[in-house]
Amino acid sequence: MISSQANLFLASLSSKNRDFLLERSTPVTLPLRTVLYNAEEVPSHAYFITSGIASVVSTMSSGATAEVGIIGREGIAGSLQLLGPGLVPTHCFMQLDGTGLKIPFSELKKAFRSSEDVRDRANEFIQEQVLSLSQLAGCNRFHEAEERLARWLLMVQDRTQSDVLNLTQEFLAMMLGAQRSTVTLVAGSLQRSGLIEYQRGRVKILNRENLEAAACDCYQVTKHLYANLYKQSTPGGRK
Amino acid sequence: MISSQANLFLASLSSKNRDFLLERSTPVTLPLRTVLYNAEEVPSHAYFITSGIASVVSTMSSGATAEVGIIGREGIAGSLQLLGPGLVPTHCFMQLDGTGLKIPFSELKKAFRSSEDVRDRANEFIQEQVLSLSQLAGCNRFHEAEERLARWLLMVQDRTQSDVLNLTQEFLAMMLGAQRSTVTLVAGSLQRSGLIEYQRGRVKILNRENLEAAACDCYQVTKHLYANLYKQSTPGGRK
DNA sequence: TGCATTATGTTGCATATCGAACAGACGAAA
DNA sequence: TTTCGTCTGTTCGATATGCAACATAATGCA
Repeated sequence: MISSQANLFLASLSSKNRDFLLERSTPVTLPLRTVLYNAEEVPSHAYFITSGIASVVSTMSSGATAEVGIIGREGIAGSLQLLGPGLVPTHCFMQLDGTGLKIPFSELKKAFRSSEDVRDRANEFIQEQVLSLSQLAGCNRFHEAEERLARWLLMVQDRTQSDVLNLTQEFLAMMLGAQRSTVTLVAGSLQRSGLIEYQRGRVKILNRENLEAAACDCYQVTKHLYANLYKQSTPGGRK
Repeated sequence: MISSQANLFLASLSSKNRDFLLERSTPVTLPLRTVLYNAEEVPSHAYFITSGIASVVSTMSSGATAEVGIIGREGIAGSLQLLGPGLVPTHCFMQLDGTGLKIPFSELKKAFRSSEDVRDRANEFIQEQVLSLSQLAGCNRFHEAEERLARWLLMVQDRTQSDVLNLTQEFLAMMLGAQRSTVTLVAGSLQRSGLIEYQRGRVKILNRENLEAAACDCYQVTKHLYANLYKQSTPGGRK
């Protein structure tokens, strides 16, 4: 049984609205690589993530990929589609396995349209995604692989609270939009500096403080956006 | 006098809602470099662009800049701030001078909150911005300066209908997130191929078709997003 | 235990772009 | 016309990363 507080978006709603959505949702496990939506498709379901992490990924025609969004238990996979009929050019899948609540997209959309509370909170989440993306778009352009890797690990850790992450270098390369050999290089550098430790698909963060110093400023920017999410709402749904 | 149809967002609204917003708006000229909003500030006004182009720009702590959004007469500068209390990390200014309608941000927000029509259309515009950004974030990472320059010129031309653009290489460098000398290189290449022609702050597009071929696929993706904007609404405000 | 699979290490060359500097060219203002 | 500021051309070394190939090491399955 998943707590109704496990997803921060749901937790930020009034109990009435939360119950409305919960009644229409089904708890699901979300194993690694589960696809939450595909590019250019109207999703059948949206997902309230309750554990694990989903990645929103942009794929170029060359096949190169880069992460452009990250969703943990604070959010909803499939929220961008609420805004309009535009076809989303990204896809979204589980990057670290976890759990969630699955709701028919049409039901979520109905709530989004009819409830101001649902809409306000969903818009807040969408805004956080968009503003982070604005920052990360620049980050992808200017910052070096090592800084980006550090930033990325920190962002993931913030959303899992775990200091051990199951991630291969191959996978990290896809997230960072880099070659796998580049990841080997920069991850090796971080390891030699004692900031992380890794082995075959397992990364452990050893020194968070120094890792933050090794990351680009984009980490701080997105961290604040993340930290302030739902802050104005009434936690626990007291409203 | 600016036609009420000059801004496509306003044109997509019902006449009642359009009038509501027009009554609260002031026509303004928007000279080159006019700042429409700053980073981390709640804007005092939003702007419905009626001519010219605004750029949404991300600035890194190093001072490096890259464009992460572009707004022509289809849109609203200051729409992201409607979604929530998050502090927008980008700033926005006129990249080609033009005109617009200036409205107190609080008035626009009021309409956004109270009118479903306003909200739906604004959300559509926001979605177009976000989905384009998702694509361009990857573009910034993977595509070379020449492709990006071609894409960028095309995107600007789509929003101005003019084949002569007043832009210096220095400025293009800021938009593309590149060195000015790199822009000289790739612009020279495009000129030698007969796709563009330029001289001291003036770029002329000579061969649109071949320029599209020189641009990365991101152009097509964002073009479709742009072309389909407000398509489902009732143009002219018949609704 | 052995074997296949997968993850990581490493190397080497190619290259786009950076970063900085300087020179020339154009145009507006005096 | 002269001057000055701005825009553009060009060079050149430095470098992060791409791209490809192969070697090694760890894991899990048969």
